[in-house]
Amino acid sequence: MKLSEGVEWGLHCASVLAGLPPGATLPTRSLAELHGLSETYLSKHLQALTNARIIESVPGPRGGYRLMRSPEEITLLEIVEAIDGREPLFRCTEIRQRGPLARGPQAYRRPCGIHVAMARAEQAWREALHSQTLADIVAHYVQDVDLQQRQRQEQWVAGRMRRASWQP
Amino acid sequence: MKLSEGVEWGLHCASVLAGLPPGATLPTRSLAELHGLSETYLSKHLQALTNARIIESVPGPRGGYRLMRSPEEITLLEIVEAIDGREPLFRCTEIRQRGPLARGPQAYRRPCGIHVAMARAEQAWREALHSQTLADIVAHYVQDVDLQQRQRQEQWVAGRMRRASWQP
DNA sequence: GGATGAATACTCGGATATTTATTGTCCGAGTCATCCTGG
DNA sequence: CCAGGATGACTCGGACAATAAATATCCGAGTATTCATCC
Repeated sequence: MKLSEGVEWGLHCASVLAGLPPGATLPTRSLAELHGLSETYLSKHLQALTNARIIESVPGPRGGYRLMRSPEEITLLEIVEAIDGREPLFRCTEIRQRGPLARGPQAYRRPCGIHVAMARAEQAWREALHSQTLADIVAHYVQDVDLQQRQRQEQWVAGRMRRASWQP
Repeated sequence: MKLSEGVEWGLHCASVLAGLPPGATLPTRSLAELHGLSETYLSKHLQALTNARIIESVPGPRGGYRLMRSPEEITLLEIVEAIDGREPLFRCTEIRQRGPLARGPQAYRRPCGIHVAMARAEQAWREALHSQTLADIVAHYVQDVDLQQRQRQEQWVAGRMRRASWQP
């Protein structure tokens, strides 16, 4: 089992968008080029983030993507679920209800113990993701990466971003 | 993303094996029949559990599988990792090192912030799985399922299990 | 009758197909900026 | 010189292939049992 590679892409792209001035956008092309990714495939994942109301798209020339909310209000869980889906990691198929000893459905009203145990672990994972926001990622980035490299990226992005014609 | 269906199978089968008398075994055929599963495919997952030293196999007629340790010493994490693999859920492919702004490898000695955040959540998941053992599952089962159904399964299993010819 | 041997039936083990999900690509719909034309 | 409109280029959006992984299956290797035979 593994998470979709698109989760990594989405997280990095969202972090970059978090660094833009308010209202400004960055097109898929630039996001893909910055990270050395396939532009068309990244587009697919950005669509998922758009459908999840995490980023929003501005169509047409001078268009692109931007965050729909402030980085403090976007949790990592949202991004992971938007791209990788909201289905649980562990899916109980109720095999206890199969086989020669199976009873009727009314005998299985209480949840399967294995299902409960796996759901408990999954809940811990989701809570850990929910407790971290894009702002934390950005803060870590600012603290961890040297100033020169940050400025290089800032300039590179500034040269390709599109300023909002109308402020939201 | 989803966990392998075999994880569910392995957990249920391990729970059944936990209820056997010391040294007794149960063959793949019976485990598969009890849960209504494909015998041959279940065999594949039981092999994985065997390679992980969680269960052990007794070959030949009157052979089968049994736990290699007591249920208290077998964590759910072990079973999940044995069947689904030990690779991390989130694999950082270091896309920060790609693209036009990439520096040499020495500039990326500190781990990626996104990688750290995802690993933190994954660690919470693994710890939750590590803190629960097969004994907990069995205890939940005893407390949750009515006596009659438990006795039915006990009898069914007793009629197909093989007692150890030599005690370990 | 007891012991020995080969045959046998049943088990696990790994190598091999099939299906599903993920990854990757393409072309069309929509939109804003630009350019040209006319007043 | 200014306003208006058609043009055009660039963007996102969803439908369409290629690849990788999970699912499912089959046949071979090994072993304790069992039965027949011989002493």
